[in-house]
Amino acid sequence: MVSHRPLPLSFYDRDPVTVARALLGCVLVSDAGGAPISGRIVETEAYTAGDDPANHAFRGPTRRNAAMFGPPGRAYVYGIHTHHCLNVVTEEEGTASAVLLRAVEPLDGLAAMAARRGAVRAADLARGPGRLCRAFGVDRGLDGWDLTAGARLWLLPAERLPVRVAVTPRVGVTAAADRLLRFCDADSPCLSRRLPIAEKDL
DNA sequence: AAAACGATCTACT
DNA sequence: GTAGATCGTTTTG
Repeated sequence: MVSHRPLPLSFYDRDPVTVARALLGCVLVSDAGGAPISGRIVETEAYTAGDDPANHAFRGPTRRNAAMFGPPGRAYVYGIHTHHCLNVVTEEEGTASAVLLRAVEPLDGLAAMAARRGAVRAADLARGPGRLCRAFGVDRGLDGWDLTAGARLWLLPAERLPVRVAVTPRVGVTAAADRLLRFCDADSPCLSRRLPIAEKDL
């Protein structure tokens, strides 16, 4: 099933908006020893360094966001209540930018996902950043994990590109909501929410 | 000590 | 398809 090599360091060593766009269609893989779990990325969100108040590193380094200041190609995982969110770190070490993985379309390991998530429709298994982590068994133990090594958790190049890509305002944050930072495969049934897709098709 | 954070679920229309 | 309640951890005062 793994016929490609993991996305290399150079993929992540770019600005987060570029990476967020390029990530659409790529495949997230989790292999914790049992049957591998995978899903095609359909929704991402870019967090730029320095100018974005919603970026966890906006007010400088803390223990929680330390991974964001590290090298690209690593995971930044943070907890939100009973759930977790998975980000990939972008740009060179010292620059705290990242891309949040918001939703994937399940490919392999549907049964394992369902076991973790409970009985829900296949399209809903990893629909949303918290659900994605639940389905893939991602928690803070993977914070700082090297995603380019091809072990436990990694990413593969896109096999099937989105037919229609939409760029929409970042969700959840009121300030600077006019900036366009959220990318999605506009035709996927696995988006985290209903989208105001009108804005920009690419 | 307390606020800020935002994803999920439930209940409802 | 939407609205409101709920939740745990981190950071700040």
